[in-house]
Amino acid sequence: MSITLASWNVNSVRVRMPQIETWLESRPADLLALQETKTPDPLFPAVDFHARGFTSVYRGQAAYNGVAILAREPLDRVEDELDPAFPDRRFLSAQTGSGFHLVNIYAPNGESLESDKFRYKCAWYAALVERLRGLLRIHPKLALVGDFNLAPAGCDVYDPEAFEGSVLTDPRIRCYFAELEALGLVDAYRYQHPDQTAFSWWDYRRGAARRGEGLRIDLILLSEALLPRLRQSGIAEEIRSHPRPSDHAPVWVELDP
DNA sequence: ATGACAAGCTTCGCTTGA
Repeated sequence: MSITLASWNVNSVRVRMPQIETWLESRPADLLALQETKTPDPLFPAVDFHARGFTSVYRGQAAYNGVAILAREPLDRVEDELDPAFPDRRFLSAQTGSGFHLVNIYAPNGESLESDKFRYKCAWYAALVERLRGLLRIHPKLALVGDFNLAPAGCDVYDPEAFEGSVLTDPRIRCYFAELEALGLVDAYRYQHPDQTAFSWWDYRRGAARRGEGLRIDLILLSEALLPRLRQSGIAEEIRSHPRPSDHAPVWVELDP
């Protein structure tokens, strides 16, 4: 039996519970990393996930951000802070029962290149690179998953020219992504589908999804030591056909046990 | 140049997202 690891920016875990349950019926993931839960911890629906066979760890806050990991096996060595300089709930890591370390991130968007939020995004990514450098020494088998708020390359953007000057494609942010790759982390979907145009996010406005105008910003990166276990990868965009979709689709990999 | 959708809080309007 293979292990399914998935990541999904749900844009409010409480609103999206029906879609999450529907998707888990079609693909019973063993590990599911959520982003933008937008839910304070006392209101996280841990009981509902437990009823479906998942233990969960979650670090949320009111209105913004929030990350969680759902797992069918116990999670160990949970860490929830990227760095004391970044207190918002965007980072959660744990040792999984499937023999690898899982790091779940919700990267800052950055708003615009001139914004203080963009400077924050750059500093956050610099801290992430250093944190991963340290984690990989301790946990060579590691998966870094989540909403990266960056499209790695032009083929991950429906109209690269329209996104010139965007915080999602800026060369400085892509440089941080290259630093993650230099640590031996491999974009699983792109590794298996080098020429495929596929997206994981569509703007709610302008009927972007209907027009196929999306970006691939939700990623699963596997370390060199974990990559040999990669069997399949995909993006579950079909789940967005159900009522009240998130603006992101789940991304997933199947790993050998 | 702007807004368009969606969600949550600041709740019948505003902020943020990407």
